[in-house]
Amino acid sequence: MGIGRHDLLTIGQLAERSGLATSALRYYEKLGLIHADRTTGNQRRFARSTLRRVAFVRAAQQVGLSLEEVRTALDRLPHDRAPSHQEWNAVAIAWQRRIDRQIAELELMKRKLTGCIGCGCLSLTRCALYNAEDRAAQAGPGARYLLTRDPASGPEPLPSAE
Amino acid sequence: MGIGRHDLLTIGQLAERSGLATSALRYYEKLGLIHADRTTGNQRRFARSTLRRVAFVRAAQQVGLSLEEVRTALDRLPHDRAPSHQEWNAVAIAWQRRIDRQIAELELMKRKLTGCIGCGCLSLTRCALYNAEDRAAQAGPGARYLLTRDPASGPEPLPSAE
DNA sequence: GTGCAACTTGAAGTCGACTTCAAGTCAAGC
DNA sequence: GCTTGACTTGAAGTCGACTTCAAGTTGCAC
Repeated sequence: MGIGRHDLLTIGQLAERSGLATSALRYYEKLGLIHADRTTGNQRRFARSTLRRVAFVRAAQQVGLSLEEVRTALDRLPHDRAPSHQEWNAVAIAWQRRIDRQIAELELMKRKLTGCIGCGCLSLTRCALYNAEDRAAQAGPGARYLLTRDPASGPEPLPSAE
Repeated sequence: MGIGRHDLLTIGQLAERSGLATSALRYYEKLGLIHADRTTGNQRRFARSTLRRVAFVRAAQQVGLSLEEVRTALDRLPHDRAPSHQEWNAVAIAWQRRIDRQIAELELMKRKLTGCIGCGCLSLTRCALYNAEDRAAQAGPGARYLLTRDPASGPEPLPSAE
């Protein structure tokens, strides 16, 4: 089980195995999300571990991160070899926290909607969904935290029949 | 409590109360997401119920819908008056299902990651995160369902120590 | 050693979701 | 009735995340 040339992937192979276009991979490389060594003829050769990084990038985008944010997150991992168990765990755990936050946000949104369904949502003065936005405006121009918890006030009371 | 001119909002008022820029609201109107009547002098006047629609649009974007998708969803609501309880409920419930799907997807992603942390994730042949992507590639070029359940196979087994 | 698919680069194009600009019109308080 | 801030339009600009293009180079199977 020596280290043969199968340990390095051409950009075409990486594209095929990751499901991404080669143009996207070149773009990711330019952004510093992935790294490639070069052959003497200047062609890219990717380490196999790049597949994991790419999977990570796609997953992160799914959760709503920009590529810039992903880059920051991935900076904790070595760019040219497989990460150690420890390195990977650190990133994975941070990552789980991010997912948890996202889930919490969605659940908050859902709860608000549940309140709207059950209660007099049609009354504009009581609809939590509506009010969430309306209060956002009070916070000043450009306030755009949407249905997120209002940073300026404690946890929101659930909307209820009254 | 008669119907006075306070029942209509100028674009500036709508912007202030929704937290969006007037340019965004004009853009939404162009896309058919919201509707405005016009004064004799051609200025927009929005019904108060537009605030709810706008809140909805922002919430939908948060969950990852494009404005085009939002438009389709909102087409079930009347554009120029407050929706009836029934109309609103129908949309809200469909909406909750969408949120549930999104949450389920995130939880799947998290479970995969949990497996990665506990197990030999560094083995490329066993990492669920990695394999999810890799299998996507097998499905043909352009397959991009990311960490979603593979449509071609049943529910995925959880990654485990073995 | 040659042929051809796969690679290289930089520049330009695209798409969604807006924002900014310019030049002009409206509404309402004094 | 005038002033001034809020409004109107269409066109162009921006940003992130890519894709497409053109023109040239490399790697490898035969």
